[in-house]
Amino acid sequence: MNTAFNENISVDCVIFGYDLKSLKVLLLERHLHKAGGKDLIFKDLTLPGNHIRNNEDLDTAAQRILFELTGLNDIYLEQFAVFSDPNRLDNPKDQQWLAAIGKDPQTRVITAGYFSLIPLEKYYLKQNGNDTMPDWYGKNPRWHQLDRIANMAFDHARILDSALQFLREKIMSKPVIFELLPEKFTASQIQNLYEVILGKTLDKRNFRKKLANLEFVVSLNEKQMGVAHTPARYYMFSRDVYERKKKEKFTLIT
Amino acid sequence: MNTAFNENISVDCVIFGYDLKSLKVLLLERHLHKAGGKDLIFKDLTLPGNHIRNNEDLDTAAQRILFELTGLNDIYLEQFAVFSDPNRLDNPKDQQWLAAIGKDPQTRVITAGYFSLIPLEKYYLKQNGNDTMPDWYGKNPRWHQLDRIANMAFDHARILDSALQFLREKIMSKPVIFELLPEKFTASQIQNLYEVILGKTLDKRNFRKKLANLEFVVSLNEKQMGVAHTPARYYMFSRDVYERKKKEKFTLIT
DNA sequence: TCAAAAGTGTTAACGATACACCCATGA
DNA sequence: TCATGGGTGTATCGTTAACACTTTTGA
Repeated sequence: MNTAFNENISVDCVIFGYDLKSLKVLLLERHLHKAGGKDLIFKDLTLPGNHIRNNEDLDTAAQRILFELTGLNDIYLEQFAVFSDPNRLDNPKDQQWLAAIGKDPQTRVITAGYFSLIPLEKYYLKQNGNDTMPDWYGKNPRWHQLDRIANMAFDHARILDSALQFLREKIMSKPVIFELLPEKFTASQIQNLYEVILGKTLDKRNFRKKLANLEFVVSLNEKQMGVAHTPARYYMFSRDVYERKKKEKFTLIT
Repeated sequence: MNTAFNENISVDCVIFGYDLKSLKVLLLERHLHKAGGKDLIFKDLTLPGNHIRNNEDLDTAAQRILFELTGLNDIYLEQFAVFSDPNRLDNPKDQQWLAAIGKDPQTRVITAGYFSLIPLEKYYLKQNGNDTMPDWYGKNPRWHQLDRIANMAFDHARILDSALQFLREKIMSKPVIFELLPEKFTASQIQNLYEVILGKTLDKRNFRKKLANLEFVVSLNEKQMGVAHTPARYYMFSRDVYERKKKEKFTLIT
């Protein structure tokens, strides 16, 4: 056992972010140039991913990749599926690309899909702080709005799809929604987040009634400032209270 | 790409069965004998599993293994987790065994856990029919009652545990419970099945009220015969009706 | 003074829970 | 006639769903 990359196994990360308006996903660019020259043959988008090392488990590999990409390491991260179609890399574009970067296009690769939730504010902070973001080796990582993504590499469109499905189910039973929100958030912000994830609107009064009934969402004595309307009250998620109550039935909507 | 086994990737199947009394799991025996001789060094239990072939995806591999073991191929089967601890095969016993069967004990292997539900009656039928069961290469496949299993190989105890957890969650939201039952079953049989899976008792009247409210559990005009008490009515699951209603909230208990 | 979003309560229907006795059958 | 398990109803309570207007603020 050693630290070499395992050629048969990779992880790909679907990193969701929320900017208090819409749901985003972090993608890299893949460029294929003519050999030796700078002429672009094609350009498309990929999920951040890489092969695992022989001495790390899948979770560790996903954490490493996330850290290398964002500099963050205390982030919600979970495996949601494995993609093992023997033909998943067989597109001509992908075969061409694998050959160009010096891999054997015939090698069988299965990949574990990881999904990760990060509050955008935290990521921006990091990015503008002293330790600047690595550019992921020139691949131009950028947030993309979910409904405006075209042209993805490999089977990454499918992986992204599957992650979104997983997210939709997950928020119905576990309090992961808070991983996408800043520490302090308003009732409208969390409602909007549900709405953009699920693609449907919710009743404001009923939503707030349920919110008020969750002991682990604590309302702060603090309000918005400088907004051109009634300032909204802030709430925060208390993991302590949540763990204490071991609330199995968690749901803000039905 | 070819049909060779991939040395880095395996699947292990947790096959649950229900005999109308208790929950069982199908396990194989692993025997390690002294080289050349017949002296037994140790004997323990494993999940049925094997390496995948380079030209099959994980689902196909799991299906193949299930078929080889039981002769059944229209059975509920689903991946529930991946086990990727780099040290998962590092137990001295397991290392010894790997060496004895001619594998490199250092090779990194991750395994996908599959869980499968089969009604025991179907399996018995098959077993007693004309085409008898393969003995899975002399490994003596047998049903083991869940609370009486000791001494499992590799990390298989953990995999089994994880499968049971998955089953418990799954039956709360998807109609997989019926995969464990014969086509016709009584209200008590399905209630007992819930009880043995969840390890708690349920209220008979409330349970039957909910059962009666599920349109996709249809009551038949047929009753038990030859039992020493009021004969019970039979029910069956209608997948057609279920699909039509796309019942998202499926739960017989809360 | 206007635009924008915050905040708030009631009713009706449904689902969940708790709980105990009589009935039909074969042995 | 007995042992076994089948079958049934009601009352209480909490949850869900539908629905519209007033308030606060900055521009």
